Amino acid sequence: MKKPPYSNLEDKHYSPINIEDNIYEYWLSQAAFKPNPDSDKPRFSVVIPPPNVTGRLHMGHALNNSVQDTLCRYKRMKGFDVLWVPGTDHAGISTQSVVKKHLDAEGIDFYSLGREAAVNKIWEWKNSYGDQILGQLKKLGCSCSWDHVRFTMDEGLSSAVKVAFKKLYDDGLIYRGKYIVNWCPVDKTALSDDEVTTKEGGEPGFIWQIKYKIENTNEYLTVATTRPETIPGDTAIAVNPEDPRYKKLIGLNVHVPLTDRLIPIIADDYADKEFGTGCLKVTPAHDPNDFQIGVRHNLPQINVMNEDGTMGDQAPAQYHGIDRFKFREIIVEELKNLNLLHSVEERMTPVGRAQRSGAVIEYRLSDQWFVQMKPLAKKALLKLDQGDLNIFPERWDSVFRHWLENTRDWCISRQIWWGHQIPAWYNKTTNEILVDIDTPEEVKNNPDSWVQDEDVLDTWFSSALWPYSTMGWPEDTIDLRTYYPTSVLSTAKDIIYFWVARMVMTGVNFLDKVPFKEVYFHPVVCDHKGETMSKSKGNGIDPLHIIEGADVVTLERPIRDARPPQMETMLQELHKNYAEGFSAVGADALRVTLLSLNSQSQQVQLSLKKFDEVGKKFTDKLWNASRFVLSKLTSGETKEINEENLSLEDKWILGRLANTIEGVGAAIESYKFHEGIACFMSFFWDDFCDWYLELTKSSFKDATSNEAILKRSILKKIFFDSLKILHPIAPFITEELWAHAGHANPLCKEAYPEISFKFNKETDEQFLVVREIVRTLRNVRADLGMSAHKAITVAIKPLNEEAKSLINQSIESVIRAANLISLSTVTERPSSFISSVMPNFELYLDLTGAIDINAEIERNKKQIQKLEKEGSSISAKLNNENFIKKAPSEVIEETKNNLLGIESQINRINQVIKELSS
RNA sequence: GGGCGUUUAGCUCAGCUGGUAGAGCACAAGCCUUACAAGCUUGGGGUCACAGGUUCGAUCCCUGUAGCGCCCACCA
Repeated sequence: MKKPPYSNLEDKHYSPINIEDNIYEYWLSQAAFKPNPDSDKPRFSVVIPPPNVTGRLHMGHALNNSVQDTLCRYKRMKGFDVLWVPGTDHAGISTQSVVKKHLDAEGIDFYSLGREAAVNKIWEWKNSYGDQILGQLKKLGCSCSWDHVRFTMDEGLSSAVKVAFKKLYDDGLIYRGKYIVNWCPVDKTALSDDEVTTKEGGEPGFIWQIKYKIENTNEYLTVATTRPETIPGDTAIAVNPEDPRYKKLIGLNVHVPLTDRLIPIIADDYADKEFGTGCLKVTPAHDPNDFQIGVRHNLPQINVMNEDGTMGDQAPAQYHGIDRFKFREIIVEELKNLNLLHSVEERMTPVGRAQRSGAVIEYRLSDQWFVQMKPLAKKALLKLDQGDLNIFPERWDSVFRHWLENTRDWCISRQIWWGHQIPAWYNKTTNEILVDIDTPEEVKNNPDSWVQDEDVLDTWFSSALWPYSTMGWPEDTIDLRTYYPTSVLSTAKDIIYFWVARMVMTGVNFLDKVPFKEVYFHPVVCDHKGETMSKSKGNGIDPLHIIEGADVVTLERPIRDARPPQMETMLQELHKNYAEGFSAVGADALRVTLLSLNSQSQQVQLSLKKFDEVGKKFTDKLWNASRFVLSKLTSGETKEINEENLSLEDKWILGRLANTIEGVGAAIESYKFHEGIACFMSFFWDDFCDWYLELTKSSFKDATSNEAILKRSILKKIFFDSLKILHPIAPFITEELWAHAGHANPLCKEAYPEISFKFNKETDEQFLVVREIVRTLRNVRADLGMSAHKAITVAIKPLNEEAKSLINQSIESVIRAANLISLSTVTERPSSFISSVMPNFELYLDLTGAIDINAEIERNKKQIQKLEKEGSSISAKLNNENFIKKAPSEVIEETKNNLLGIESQINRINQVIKELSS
């Protein structure tokens, strides 16, 4: 294959098109991402949070995988043997419903296919579309080990699931039982507590007060409910035993409306005297709390609904098959007619919804499998107490622990077909249960008497094993021995319970080790209004549109698909800003933008504009600076840099380089990506491009001079080191530029730079003074409306020895940077020159004929005003007795010096004004 | 109801262990200067949400209030 570079240096702008894909192929051809278990390097390993097979890369993935790739590339350059395991998750319910939808569209009924055929259909789907997202990860630049691709339903991982299930079952940590569970009537399956969401403050609804006639009396008991459709399932009325209103009624019966059943009035503490009427209808088969009351009082459990949320055969016959919400309306109407409806009141009521389908969940009594969590959580907490897991940002640590300390049993069986079928067999006659990894002998010998559990396991059950199942567990593989536990897990915090906590628990349980040493929770990706990006809101930005560009019709698509209420406004806004579409900025710009916004806060706000403003701008700047540097590098020879020959600005920029090498590395290691990027940008853009490059330009007039050779050598060092520093963050463009510089070997295999010239604070401060002199000169000219192109003559008076020596070694730099004819040191102001006052200098500019005296006086007065404001607050501080008494002496000293400096400047400016006026 | 986060320039956000605030964008003025006008130079702009407290000194620490966001629990 053709090696890089793939671009033309003549181009004035960086174009990622045609570069990135080629570079990625190049990396693969160099086996750049292959781990080597035999090496003696230290290890760094990461498992990817496996995206859903049905998934398409979204901004959250882009952010998270940019983070992981930056970490992996950095560690590789730092001399680690790196394994990054990629893969996908079978995502049970969501994949099954996606495929079902597609089959529906083709006119094929999913359920009538039967289990085997339906599952085959999903496999077909998986095999043709399942790897798309992995290709998209490559677009991002992810340096995964592609020999390690795993899928949660691979043979190996499936066997790990069965082994885990059996071990937990044998240890008594998995049990089966008839309990009330969250039920999704759309997907017709049980859900774990974590898969149910409730809206803050509830949803609009009603509270009905309904009269139950007390047996053998003409009296009624009024009961409040938000769910009258469950009335046919009532098996008791509970009142608080201490409630004087109802004490005497305990033990009597009431009539269940619309039926001829009688149910008892019972006493239970759960009934709150203060709430509602104080009477609670108890429906054990349709409410978790009622279920508990039912257990305490041995009440019958009457399930009145079918799997799909229609009324079942335990409800009165005429209502069978009617939807629960329709029945709610009917029963209210009936009650009204029977004069049993006491009152109706509008009210926000808590409503649980299934995360996937959005349907209002039902509570359903059914046989399910559960994992007993407390013992697992306890073991995990012990490891946490030993400090075996570091969480970043730290604040999530307590959230994590709190969940582990309060976790409840986990319902793991799902009534769907796509997933790991539960390895349990039931004897049809004796109801004996066998759990095993493979079909047990008894079953094989007598297949007609046994039946395997129809259910599959919750997707998160296999995800919980991911860090080690991907490495071959339960076999004792070399990967497992070498790379487990992994170094870091980077993930979104919304799956902290679903996934992170469960991996920790199973990892500790099966391997006695927390599966990762560190967890990093990245921020949530939001739109420019601060709303989380989601498909249903249509406010998502597709990372591929950023990388590859998109026309406006393509950009519209997510909005049109979602049809949100503000669709028109959103479309208008899009057209206003991107009528021509969004032009490709490439993966590097995407990564730089995302990581530069990635602070320790909980969210990042994104808009299309941001990618142009931050990433695109930056890659363009890097491209152009590189073009310039490369043109200088090819203009002659270089040599070893000898510290003795260096000028102030050389020492300054090399010191700043050292700071950047260190700063970016430290930022990456502490997951402060925005800090790393800010550090690099200010070095590269401000220090290197705006100051150092500008200063060196004139050194290349004679390309063979010693001066040119020295500057070229320094440019080379800074340029090459910069590419290396930036490579983990922006891998493509740096690799491309590295190739343009003539390197035969890939940048990604280079070592992260070592510091060869140390940062020196004194040098740094000295150069800052030079910058300040230049800035002052530019400022005076700009203020007086003088062209920056007209070279002028300047004299400078240093006010002390230190200043004198500083200016003597910087005269040339100031002349170049400020475009001067000459700069001479003097002890008096040359007549006709105008003055500008600095803390340790006075500058005299020859602006003969070009100045307006009054404007000049104004300029100086303005400067005095500023200084006086500053001075007055400082002197107020010094006049405070307590400050003098209690503040540390060095602070007092510094403050005094500040004031003296300011006062002296003011005096000198006043002098200038006086001279101007005369 | 419990917990967490957040409030800093017009906008988006930095600000590490307390010593009177920074960047990018936007805005204004000037510049096609030996890479970059998608650029460069210079400038204007802030009671650091509010009220108390600790301190010589608070954007920073403590308490409270309010707005915004998130998580957990859930009273029929």
